[in-house]
Amino acid sequence: MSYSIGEVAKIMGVPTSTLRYYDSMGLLPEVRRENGRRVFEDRDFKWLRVLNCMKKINMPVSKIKEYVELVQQGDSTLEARYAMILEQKQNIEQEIAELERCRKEFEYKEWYYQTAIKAGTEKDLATLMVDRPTLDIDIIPKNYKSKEVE
Amino acid sequence: MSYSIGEVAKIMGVPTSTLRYYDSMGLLPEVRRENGRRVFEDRDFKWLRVLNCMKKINMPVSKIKEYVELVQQGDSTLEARYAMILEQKQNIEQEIAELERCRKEFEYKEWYYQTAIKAGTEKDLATLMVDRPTLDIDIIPKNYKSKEVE
DNA sequence: TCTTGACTTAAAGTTTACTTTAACTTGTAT
DNA sequence: ATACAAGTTAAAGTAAACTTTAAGTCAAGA
Repeated sequence: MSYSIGEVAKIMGVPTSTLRYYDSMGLLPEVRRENGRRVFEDRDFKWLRVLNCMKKINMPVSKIKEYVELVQQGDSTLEARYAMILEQKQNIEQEIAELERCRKEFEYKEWYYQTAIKAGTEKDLATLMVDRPTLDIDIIPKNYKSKEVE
Repeated sequence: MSYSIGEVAKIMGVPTSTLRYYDSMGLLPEVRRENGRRVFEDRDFKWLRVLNCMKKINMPVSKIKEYVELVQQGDSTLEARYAMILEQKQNIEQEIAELERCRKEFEYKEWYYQTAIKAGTEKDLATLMVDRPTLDIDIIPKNYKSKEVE
């Protein structure tokens, strides 16, 4: 099965201009041409899905391109690619951990506003420090080094 | 305890210019001045932590400013603020779910390269479709509507 | 007193990732 | 045949979030 750029754009939920941009940046080297038109295959969706993941963790286009170039060079770059993937996996896990902390923060806020709305005001809440979900994040990060230490 | 902009920058791990930028965008309305210098208090760290969370989910500065303005208006905006927090909480949960899917993708890639490196080549792997961790993501998203459907 | 470091501002510059435009080609339907 | 929809390119434009620059203020230490 093959697809035009417009079909791929619709399937992936992105404008065609984005796909052309990726292509122009060397991110879609496998896409062949027919009468000048780009022709996408099923396997290209696999790569687009990986590409999406790389974008999700804010991997810059330039770095994704590096990966693509390694792929192009074949088996001799397997280790280098493996290293990149491991690094990105770490990044994604760290990102998930940070987002989990943020989720806690918003859960606290949710409780805060529910309580404030019930009371009709947040005045009392500001000083009230009991009966609330635990917020196990320090106000000042633990890794902070004060001036006299350095 | 009060802090200069430089101290806050060091604690939060951002350049002072970023904090000045946030201030210029109206994101730090509580920070008072002494001889023209910004003076941060402990409570400002609480807000900076929330601000970080909002940034983490790519909430635009303009929308964070909206939230700040609601806070400034007091109790009459409690419901509106609660709604914003709920929306952001949803966003963050969706984002975590997407990142989990990406983590799976990278876990598959990890297995892929481990296997390829052992074999010395990825040639065979391309067609080999047994003995591999399940990748439960479709190549073409299920929600895709083909042309004749619309 | 003078220098130094940390602060201040407004304004211009930078980066990244697209998006838009303009001019053109091609395949399909009437 | 002709029009239309969808594709093509190179180049210019955009948006957001900072970052840098330039010119100045201020307090503290030598």
